[in-house]
Amino acid sequence: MHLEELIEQLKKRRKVLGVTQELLAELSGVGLRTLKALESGKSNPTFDTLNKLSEVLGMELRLLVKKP
Amino acid sequence: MHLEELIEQLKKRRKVLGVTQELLAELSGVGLRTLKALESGKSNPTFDTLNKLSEVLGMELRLLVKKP
DNA sequence: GATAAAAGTGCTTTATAATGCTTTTTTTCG
DNA sequence: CGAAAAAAAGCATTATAAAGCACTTTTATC
Repeated sequence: MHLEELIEQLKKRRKVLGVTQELLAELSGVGLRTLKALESGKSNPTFDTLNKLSEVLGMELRLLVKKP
Repeated sequence: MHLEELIEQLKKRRKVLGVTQELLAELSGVGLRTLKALESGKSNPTFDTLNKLSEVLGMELRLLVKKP
């Protein structure tokens, strides 16, 4: 999964839920600045940051073995 | 998914494949030091690092909407 | 139990993720 | 179109991920 893909998924999900960056930042405990940087493709987020955001958005990261 | 869980999956997969940390580091382009820190639970890895390792291990990160 | 290979640790440097605050640009909506 | 809200960007600081190298501990194998 490319980072751009992941970003798109997060943004899309946030919008589906009708949540602003500001609210998501608050609810997740991720700094607003960090969220903005992430969503605008200006960072290489840490697992922790992605996890916090996923949680609030009702999503989860999974590591899967690729099927051939 | 907790970080510990992800770490376990990566380690397990690496061992199933019979690959050493050193080789995995080389093949993935991740520094050996970084891989060691990750596997011993001493870091909060970036998406990029996880992606590089997953790729070599025939795995992939996925972001899924949680089913209720 | 010795030996060798692999994994983990200490130390250091460099790059950058995360953070907050303020200002600018874009989007949304009446 | 104009106003308000949301998102993006500039600027600066702090914390830490990533990296390499050398050394120690653990594990596997004989």
